[in-house]
Amino acid sequence: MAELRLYNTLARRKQRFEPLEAGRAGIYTCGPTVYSHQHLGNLRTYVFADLLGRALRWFGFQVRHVINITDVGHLTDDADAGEDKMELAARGAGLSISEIADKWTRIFKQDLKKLRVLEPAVWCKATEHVPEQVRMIAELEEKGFTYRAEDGIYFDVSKDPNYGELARLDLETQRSQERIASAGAKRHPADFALWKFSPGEGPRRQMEWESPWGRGFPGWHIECSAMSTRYLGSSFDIHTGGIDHVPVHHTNEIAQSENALGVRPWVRVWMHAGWLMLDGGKLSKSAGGAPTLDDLIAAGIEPEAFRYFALGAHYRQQAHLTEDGLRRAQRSWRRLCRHLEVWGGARAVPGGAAAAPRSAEAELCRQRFAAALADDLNAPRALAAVWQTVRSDSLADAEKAALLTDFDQVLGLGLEAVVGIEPDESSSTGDSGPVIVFGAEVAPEQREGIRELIRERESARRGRDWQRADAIRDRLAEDGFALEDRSDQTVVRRAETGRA
RNA sequence: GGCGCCGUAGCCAAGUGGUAAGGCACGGGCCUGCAAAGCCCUGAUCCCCGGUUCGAAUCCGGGCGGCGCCUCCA
Repeated sequence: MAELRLYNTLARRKQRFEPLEAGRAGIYTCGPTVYSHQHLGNLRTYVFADLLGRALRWFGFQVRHVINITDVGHLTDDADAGEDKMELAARGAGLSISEIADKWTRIFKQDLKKLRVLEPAVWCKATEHVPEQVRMIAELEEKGFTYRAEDGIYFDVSKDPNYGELARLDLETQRSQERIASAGAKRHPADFALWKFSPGEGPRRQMEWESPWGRGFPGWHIECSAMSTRYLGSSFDIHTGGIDHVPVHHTNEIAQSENALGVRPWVRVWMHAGWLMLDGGKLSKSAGGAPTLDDLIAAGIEPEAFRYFALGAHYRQQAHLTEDGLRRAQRSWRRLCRHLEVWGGARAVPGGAAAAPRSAEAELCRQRFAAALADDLNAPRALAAVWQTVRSDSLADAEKAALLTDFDQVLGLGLEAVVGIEPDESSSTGDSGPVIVFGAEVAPEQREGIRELIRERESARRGRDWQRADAIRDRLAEDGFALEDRSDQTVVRRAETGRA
């Protein structure tokens, strides 16, 4: 098996993955702030994290994946000023903060499910871990890394000689620029809030807690430090997130954690997904128009097709979301499904694919796939290996089916799950053969009607009444179903939508 | 202003020193009653210029072009 190498942002190069504990991998993924919909750019990042988890499992690691939900407190401005996004969203919708959080958390999880992102071992919410956060802040205070300002408790970056290592920050430059920017309560522009005091005046916050420093709420970064520690220990293997988190969020997480916990490195491997661009511009919530998964579904693009699209570019690359690109991904993905559908029968062959000895060619295919994955999760290359498997001359169909099913453990494209094969049990003679419906479900009564039409057409074809046969085919096409006459049966599937 | 990324066939996209993976589209063919699906065949010397090297898409320098970060963001 190939040696797994991962690109570590900390080292700025690929490194062999060596877990703290042999055979096990702990992953922490920065989750969303649940004040609105997650757009496709956000989702790409979770597809990446899922690819990582699946790949590690495929390589034999026992994976413990933790994803957090930020349901409180961070501000619209990283100068630790501005408004709280959750409070803002709640007020705008006329709901309580927990209602807002619940709503968007639910939708987020549904999206992940549609994208076949595996359920993590732990989902953790910031609001349910305030004591842990307070404890960590107290630890930092005790060790002298904090100071009290007018509006909160801050982390003093000057106390940490390693501050900014992840992002290669130059604190001097930041300070010099500070003269231009607004000063604020912080001693250094990179200092960040650990605990913010509730404002003495104005509307009272919905979410606030008592603490040794008075009533208030935790800073944004501390939650990830506190929760990852609770669920993965004081040091763990891999931390993932979007590329944007490098200079601020992750940099601050490291500063807090390493100094509070006294470990270094706190996290061994930092992995970051690149941006997904739209029309040459970044997808951004504030700008609006950032498409969601439901937008795609409404446009006839399956979530799995988006997943295929996401896997089509390396996770660290900036990718561009276009209608054409999505349609192309959709076609490719559907073809893979179709291949497996056709080969599916081969697995029923006596002995089965699992029992069959693996040919040298099959072994080569698997090695190509493994090598691609092992090289920093090179999914585009892995997909190339998939297609080389599909087009192979020497592999038996059963072998291909077995290989693709295996590969799909990592790709998560649901290659076989989307296919439903229904024998036409109502036909006593079995003349019309099985009816296969591709993709979305079809109402039972409609299903029977389709079977009836196919039987009718079959007898027309036997009588060489092509006109009638074609008329039936046209009629089904109008209803959105496409026919395929195979040698032994007629297959019906939902016609592909859009241009595909 | 500072930092960084990218520029590979019509499109998307791997490859980062040894003579260019893969997908989609196009064209041709096979199969089919006709279709559909499937199968086969077909295409690039890697933005430009210079350098290093036996050898570069891959390293270095200089251009041109596109984009991102430096404020919240996945």
